Amino acid sequence: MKIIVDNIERETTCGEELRAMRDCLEILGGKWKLMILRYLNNRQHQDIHFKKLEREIDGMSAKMLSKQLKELETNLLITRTVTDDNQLMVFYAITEYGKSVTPLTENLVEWGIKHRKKIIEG
Amino acid sequence: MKIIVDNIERETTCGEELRAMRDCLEILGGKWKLMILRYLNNRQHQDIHFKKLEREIDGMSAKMLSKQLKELETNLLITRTVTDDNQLMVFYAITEYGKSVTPLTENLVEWGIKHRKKIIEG
DNA sequence: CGGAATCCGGCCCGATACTG
DNA sequence: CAGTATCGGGCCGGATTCCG
Repeated sequence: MKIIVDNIERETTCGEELRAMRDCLEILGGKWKLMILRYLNNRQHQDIHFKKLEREIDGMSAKMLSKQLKELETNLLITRTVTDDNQLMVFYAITEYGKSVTPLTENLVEWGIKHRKKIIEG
Repeated sequence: MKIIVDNIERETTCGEELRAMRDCLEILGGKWKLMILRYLNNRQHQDIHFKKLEREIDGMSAKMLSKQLKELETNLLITRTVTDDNQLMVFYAITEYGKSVTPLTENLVEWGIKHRKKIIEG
């Protein structure tokens, strides 16, 4: 929700294309979103709950995890499912729409790898 | 330079693909880089100096402009040319390599536009 | 003109403690 | 277990000032 508001405020100062790019960068950017998305994408058949994510994604605090998950859910990239038989559990999973983001990043990955070589080798 | 060091430090915690994506996000991300790149890309035949950029890109301070330009130059996306006949002037221009970034972003623009519609319309 | 230096508010984000 | 509340350090980034 916040993301959308932020970007609508920007509409006066930049064109549609630039705004769209910034939407993408906000959704993919940040410290953890890509890592979470990759983690969930590689474990579609497993039940992943909050604590499991917190434990297995190196160095991320519960606070940040919660925040990132909320933003990913707002953008329809993951689902949040609460169960409470005996013990409260909340499961997260990547959506079909979320999976559609992955191929989008392949060009970027390719460019990023070449770029690193270019910069390092001069 | 800073960017490269930052990313090399990350190598232990993430794979090559994730690192490449983060390289991209750092290079394209931030508040102003895309706008500067677009501005220079659309004015390849003109002489663009520092003050002109500061004046014409809405709301950006000299400090940020300087910082962004330095990072773009480090990444070989723009050139910096100093002249001093009578009055000091520094001209900036997009490189061929810099131009190669533009098509890279087209998928993102397309996705960003569709995504905005999807989120707003539900 | 093209910056660098300084000051400073704000938010990002980690650590810790607490709630349901 | 799944978060939220609070505190606090650090860095991002704006405003202003100064220098060559």
